[in-house]
Amino acid sequence: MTDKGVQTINRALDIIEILSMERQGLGVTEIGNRTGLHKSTAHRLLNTLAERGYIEREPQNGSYRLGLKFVEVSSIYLNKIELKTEAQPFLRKLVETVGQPAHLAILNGTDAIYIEKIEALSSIRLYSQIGRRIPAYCSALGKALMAGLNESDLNKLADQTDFYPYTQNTILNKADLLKSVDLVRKKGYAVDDEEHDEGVRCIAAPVYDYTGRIIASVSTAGDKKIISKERDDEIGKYVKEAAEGISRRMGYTNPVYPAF
Amino acid sequence: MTDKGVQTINRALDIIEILSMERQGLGVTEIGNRTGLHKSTAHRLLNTLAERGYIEREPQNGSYRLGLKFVEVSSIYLNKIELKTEAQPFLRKLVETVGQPAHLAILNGTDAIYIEKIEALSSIRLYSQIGRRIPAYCSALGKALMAGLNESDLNKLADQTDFYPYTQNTILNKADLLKSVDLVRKKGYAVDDEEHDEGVRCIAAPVYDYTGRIIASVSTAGDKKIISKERDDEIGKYVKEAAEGISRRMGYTNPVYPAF
DNA sequence: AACTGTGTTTTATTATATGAAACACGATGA
DNA sequence: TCATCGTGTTTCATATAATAAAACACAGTT
Repeated sequence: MTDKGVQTINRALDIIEILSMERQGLGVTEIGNRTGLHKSTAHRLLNTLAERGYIEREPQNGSYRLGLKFVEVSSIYLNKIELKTEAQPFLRKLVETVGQPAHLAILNGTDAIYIEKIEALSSIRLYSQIGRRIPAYCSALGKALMAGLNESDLNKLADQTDFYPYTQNTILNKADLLKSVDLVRKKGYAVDDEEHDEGVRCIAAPVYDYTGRIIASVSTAGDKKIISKERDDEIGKYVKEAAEGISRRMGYTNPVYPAF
Repeated sequence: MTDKGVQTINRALDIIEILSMERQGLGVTEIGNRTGLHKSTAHRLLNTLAERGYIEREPQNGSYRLGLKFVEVSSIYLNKIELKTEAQPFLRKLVETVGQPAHLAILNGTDAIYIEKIEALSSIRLYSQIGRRIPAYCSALGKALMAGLNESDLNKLADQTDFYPYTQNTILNKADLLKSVDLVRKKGYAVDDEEHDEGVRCIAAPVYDYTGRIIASVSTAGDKKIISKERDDEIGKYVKEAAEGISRRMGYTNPVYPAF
């Protein structure tokens, strides 16, 4: 066996990830075909995962789909994150103040991953969902996170970034991205100026922990008529207040916020 | 090997579930001790799970914790459920109408599991969280789900139920539970009259699919001063409207709702 | 009635996972 | 400063668990 980890676990995770991409369940033979496994092998792996609730078998047609155990484990995990717990009241206040949904995200590779979202009423449908990823280069949350990286890590991340023009405003090269990150450091907040979704603008600020490192970012997001250019500084102030409040709860002691 | 499924998968899931219960990470040796595995075995399983993002290693102290991949898989899964997608606008409307959080849940064993929660502003902190389970016998969501079971399944579920007195109002025996389910069938909606949390009342109604079976339930929940006894019929009407709307979206064709 | 494809079970085989041993390293105490 | 201890990591001989080929059961189709 080569040094590629435990084969059986990788096979099981292959099955899980294939099923996670399907709206309908898949049968044993189909799962076997897609994973390159013999159907009897797939069958035994499926049954073990089903026994534990990570996969469910539909009695009607015998197909397999993901089980609720993932939702449970995810929920348990998310609700044990101190950051998320401490952030709740500040995010709620931000929603009340700006009237738009608020988010909390952390950096993962070249993406930001939403770990909390507080909805607002009567707001437009947004891309954000807990658990979802958004590329760092074209999101306010991501750029706020990038602003906290040292130059070496920042350059490395920019080099790994695949630029894709989601809109006419999307940043498409490293130089522009670094300029944008520099602007975040100057203003203390990041802006997504319809860079990911037409008509949607976002404003984000970084969250620090007790070591002074940026561990997350907070944002408000909504229709460009509400999160308008003219209100950037005003809304930026609210977002920074929320982010600073969370930072202090996470042990941030530097009297200066943000620490750019 | 006995017929207990694939040992390696069970071992990996044991590790995952142990880590999901910890706020802090755990070290290799500690994980080995708690799972009965040799530390070198635990090490290899951990590394494979880490390689795939289901577990993360904290560089500072080398301990392991759950990774974001669970949140991602869970999110992908939840957002592929047609039921949840179709329910969104009805739940939002329910929140606007009643002013309290709205929930969607499905039955799993003797519990109801929340698969969607739409928050309201300025509402009290509730027990409900996406992914969390609540015993069916002492929740409106659960009783609405139970009301859709045939007598055989209903009796079986009641027999399997461990009754625990969460509050002075909690149902504590099978006879009272069956009476309560009967009342749900009469009124068309279920009530949690502070049966799980002091001061919190909930009202729920069943969601049917195209086969006419109950597949989920919808509820509103909040402070007993707002979800007061006097408003049961009024709020019950709103909840039934939301649940019926979702049912229709799921292909429910029976002109009579609910179909008790 | 025959055929086809899927799901399930059995079991001989062997490839993989295991764990014992050894090593590296950091923390601790004498 | 050095010895000890406990943890994390790696190696590798081997036991055993996982595999997949074969066979069977079953439902749907022609």
